[in-house]
Amino acid sequence: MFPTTIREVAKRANVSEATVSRVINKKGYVGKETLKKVEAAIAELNYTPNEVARMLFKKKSNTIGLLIPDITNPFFPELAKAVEAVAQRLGYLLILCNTESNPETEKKYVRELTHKYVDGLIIMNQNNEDITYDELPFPTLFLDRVHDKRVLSVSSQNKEGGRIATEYLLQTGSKRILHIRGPHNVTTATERAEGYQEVMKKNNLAAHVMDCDYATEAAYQLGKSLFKKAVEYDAIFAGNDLIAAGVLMAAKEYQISVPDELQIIGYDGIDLCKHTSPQLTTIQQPIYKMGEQAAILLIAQIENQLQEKESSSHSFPVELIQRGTTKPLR
Amino acid sequence: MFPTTIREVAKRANVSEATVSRVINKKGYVGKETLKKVEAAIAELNYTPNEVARMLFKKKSNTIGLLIPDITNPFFPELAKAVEAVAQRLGYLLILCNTESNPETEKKYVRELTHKYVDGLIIMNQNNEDITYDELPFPTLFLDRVHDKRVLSVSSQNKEGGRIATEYLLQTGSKRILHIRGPHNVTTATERAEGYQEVMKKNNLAAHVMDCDYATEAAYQLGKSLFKKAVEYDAIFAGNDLIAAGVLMAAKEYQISVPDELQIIGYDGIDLCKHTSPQLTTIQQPIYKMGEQAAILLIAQIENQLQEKESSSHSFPVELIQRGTTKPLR
DNA sequence: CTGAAAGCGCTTACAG
DNA sequence: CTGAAAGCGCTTACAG
Repeated sequence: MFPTTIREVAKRANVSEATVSRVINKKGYVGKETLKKVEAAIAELNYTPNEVARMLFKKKSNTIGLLIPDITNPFFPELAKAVEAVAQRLGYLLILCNTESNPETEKKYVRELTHKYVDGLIIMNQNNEDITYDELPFPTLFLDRVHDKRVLSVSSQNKEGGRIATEYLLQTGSKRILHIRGPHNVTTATERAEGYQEVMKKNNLAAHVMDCDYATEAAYQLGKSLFKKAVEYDAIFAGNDLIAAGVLMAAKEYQISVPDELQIIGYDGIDLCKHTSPQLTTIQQPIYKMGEQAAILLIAQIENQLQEKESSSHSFPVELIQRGTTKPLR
Repeated sequence: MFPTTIREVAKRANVSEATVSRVINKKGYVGKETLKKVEAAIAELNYTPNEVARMLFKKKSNTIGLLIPDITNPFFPELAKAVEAVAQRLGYLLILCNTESNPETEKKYVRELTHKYVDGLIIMNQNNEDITYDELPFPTLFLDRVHDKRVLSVSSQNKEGGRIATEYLLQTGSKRILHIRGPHNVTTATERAEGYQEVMKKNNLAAHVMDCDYATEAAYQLGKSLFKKAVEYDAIFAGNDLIAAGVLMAAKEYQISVPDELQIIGYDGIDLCKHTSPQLTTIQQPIYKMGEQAAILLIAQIENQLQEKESSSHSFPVELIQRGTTKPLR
């Protein structure tokens, strides 16, 4: 039932295990005749090498880990899909670890992965002061978050995204703009808020910021509490699409007309945006490209193919996708 | 940088490696004094055992694999989340493998996982004739799909779900009901279609079935081609929520009034249903419970705690959630 | 070009 | 109660 071992192949081919090893690794000299014998034996026995034994020796696993803060936020699976595609193409197995933003879980996963000799790790999680990622015995890369200039990271221009959204709302006539931002330990949430604040300040308008988790339900509740009284705002820039969708639900419940009385802009550009009604205007991140880039860079780093001088922070541009929750620009 | 080894601990505590091993495994006799010395050494060196070496010896990894056909279909992440929670609680690491329904990828993953000594595997994939899952050297469980009566499986009552949906549409006055079913190699899609057909037949109505992938975009295109001409149907029972959402988008584009002119019922009960407009009526599966049950059963099987007589097929009931895309029952 | 040997870090009979 | 030995399945210097 269990796979055959190198010993059986060696016996069958009448050579030493070392020779078989040379053949399967295509490494070192092997006589032409010997090669044939060994290949035949491998084929007959349908042999494939035991990865665990190889790992133990090489301290490598051909595996990369991906830490996901919340697998039910569609933004992350979309990113994971791209990472997976590249990893697979380049011969790496991807281990997805869903941490639910729980620092304990995260720590546990990192420890487990270390012991399993992952060759690299992509981290999409928010800050966790408990974990010092730079002491890990393998390369790491931060995706959708910049951790430290010296560590690899792939993200998009969040501050710029915040500016674009806010400016658009101003240009379409809104003045009382509320920003519902994501959690404070999420660096991208803070950057988006900075973009918003900068633009409001430049226009001498009062900034209004509220906090919310990246979840539709929380945003829906927040929205209801907001709309229960008179509506004080004529536009909302939401920290991500889930928040935007939740607020939109609440607005509809209170029969606030979107975008006429209230404009809404989301952030990320997940598939959900197309299914709300009206469809969500959003700041689109190049999600798939970011995931691909992350995998490519990490693997290059693992294989030491990264140029010393190659800049470590990769930041993609974002764009506003005008849909139904904002007024068209004229 | 790399973790300490058992040898260093042994040296530090002045005992043999075997003794240290006994301590960390809490197995065999260890003198009280010795125990203390060893524990102190472990603490001082911050030692944790190398999992790979253990794996090699034990041919176990404390890891279970989860094959996901499409990580961007929210149904699967919701399921995965539950599996993960239970696995973690019971001390197993979960490896998520996204196969994109590609048989080659699936095969590759299964081979890799086998070599990495996973202790068990949960399969959410559709049929793949290339892989004979019963020859694997570890327990397997099919989630959201029944493979074979003798193999563990967790699913919900799909045929019954098909019946419930169809009957509801009839009771609310529809007669020309179209069923847009999922792929033919997905057993649950076939079961749902059977439920539909059974009810239509019993009521002497003509069954109309069309095929579609489980994806909004494909359904949207299908919907458009359907609504371009006169609308022949007054209700659509969709194979899953993504199809329902896609069709709904198309219906809105053609200004077909839902549910007055056209009723729509989805299937699964993913979060998306609440965000469409009108909100989607759907057949709700107990997604989280199914995921939990799957993990519990598989791990029980791995640890040989399963009663011989315990039935291997677990099927959960489903229920119709009445929302905006169908008329209320009176 | 090929084999014998040692070792990756652990665990488990087997003695004592 | 504890240690020496062998082995999990592989790979890599080192001889020859």
